[in-house]
Amino acid sequence: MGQEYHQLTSQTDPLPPLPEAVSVGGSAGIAAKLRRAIIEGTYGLNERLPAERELADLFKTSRGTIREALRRLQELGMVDRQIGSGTFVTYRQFSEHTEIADVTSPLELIEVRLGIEPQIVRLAVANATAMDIERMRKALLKVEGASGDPETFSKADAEFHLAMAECTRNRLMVWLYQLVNETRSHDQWAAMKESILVPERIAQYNAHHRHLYNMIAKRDLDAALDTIYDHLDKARSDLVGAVRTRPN
Amino acid sequence: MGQEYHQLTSQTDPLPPLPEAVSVGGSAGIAAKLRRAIIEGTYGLNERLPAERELADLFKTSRGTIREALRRLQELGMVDRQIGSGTFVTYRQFSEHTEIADVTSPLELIEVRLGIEPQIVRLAVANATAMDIERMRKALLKVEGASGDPETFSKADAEFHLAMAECTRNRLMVWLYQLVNETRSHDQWAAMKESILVPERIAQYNAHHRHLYNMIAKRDLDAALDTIYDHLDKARSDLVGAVRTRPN
DNA sequence: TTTATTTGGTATATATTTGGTTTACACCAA
DNA sequence: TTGGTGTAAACCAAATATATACCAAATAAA
Repeated sequence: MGQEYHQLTSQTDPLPPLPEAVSVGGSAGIAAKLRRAIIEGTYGLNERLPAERELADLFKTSRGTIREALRRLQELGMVDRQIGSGTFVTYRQFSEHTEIADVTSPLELIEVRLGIEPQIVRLAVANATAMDIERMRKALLKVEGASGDPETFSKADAEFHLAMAECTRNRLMVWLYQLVNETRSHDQWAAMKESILVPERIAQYNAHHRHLYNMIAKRDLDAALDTIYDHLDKARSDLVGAVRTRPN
Repeated sequence: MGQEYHQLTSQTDPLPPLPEAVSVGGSAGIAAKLRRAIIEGTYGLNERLPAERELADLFKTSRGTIREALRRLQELGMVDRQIGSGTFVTYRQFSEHTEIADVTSPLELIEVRLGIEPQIVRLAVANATAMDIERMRKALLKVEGASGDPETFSKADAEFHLAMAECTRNRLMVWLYQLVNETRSHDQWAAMKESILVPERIAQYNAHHRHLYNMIAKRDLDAALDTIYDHLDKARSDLVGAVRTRPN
């Protein structure tokens, strides 16, 4: 902000008052350097910056100046600050999978899962080993034990379905399903989790999970397929219901 | 005039004191180090990390700090902890796509396509726009014109199926199918192409393609589904036949 | 089997760190 | 003058770190 004044005034003045001093030495210059360090990856996402008092020593300046610089970074949305904890980077550098995950809607995700998961069930019934079944059982117990919190349930749910994918003994299928699972953890879906994953629905999902496990262990293909279709149809209808309540 | 100041002030400060304090202490820093060790493979999947009390000694810190760091890793889904047993890595490292493609057998590929493509057909019949149909028609003509050489036919065939995927209007589906398609261009499949893609089979595949296009354009879901299943079943049986000629 | 050891889980009290705030002072340019 | 900026010091409240002790589950040894 102060820089603009200098530039304007310097046009009327033949002898420039050397605005560098403001830029390189002041809080604006320090903010620029920190911003650059963040963009270049010196401080990655969710990493903590040195404490204000440390930065003051490093930059050979006062704590007030550092605070002014950090205030600008905060206004830019690049850092988040917490009392007693520190200053953390919120600036996100693009990675490969985040792009597609960010533009994928929960409904698109369900549509894809409706294609993949029934096939996973078919292959799982055909190919699952005793060890695969055991892994699936452990994942089942875990997801049933995580019924309280939507966040932990969502993660345990993803693990259960991944354990099912591993029953296919098809590495490409497992790899693909991992990619599908990754999109679950992103913003659009995360924002809806709280409203969708009420205890009643979690209980219903878990009933599906248990039945799915039993039918795969019993190699009952038809029953397992019915269950996975019920599971995903219910997830989709729950999603559509949630969307309808909040039309954009 | 003023531009010179602009360049000087805003660009000639690539000399930051570089706050070398990247290695921030505290549970956040320890969590970052452990996370890196897991990603780099120091602790592989299902391996056990040192006990909390050992880690406390290693990092010259208290057990509470170690527990806080492990709690973060657990929230990230990278480790699982069991009382009396230890802390185990659950993080599965993503193999590069090329690696997956190299270990994926053509049969595994067909199995995956048998899950995805029928769903693509369903969504395509429901969502394809006139422009999508037109793109599909062009891809159809192209693949029909490339019936001579197995190599060019294989590429045009992939393009046709991708055009069909784009009819779904589901970006995640298109993205996934692109990944699936890329595995087709790798060694195991490439070696078999010559023996499988004889003119007779190419003609049969193209008959499927044309019928598939017509049924999607007519929005005849059942007929389109029958065709895609015929298509993939035939591809699988052709593949199994080829495999049987070279049993190892 | 029984017993002992190891391991993660929990609780508590205290000390340290960290961002937030206030105050006072000095400098500089409009 | 007036307003903006930097320096310095002190203090507050929240979060974290430290240090202990004990519990419960899993495992290993007897």
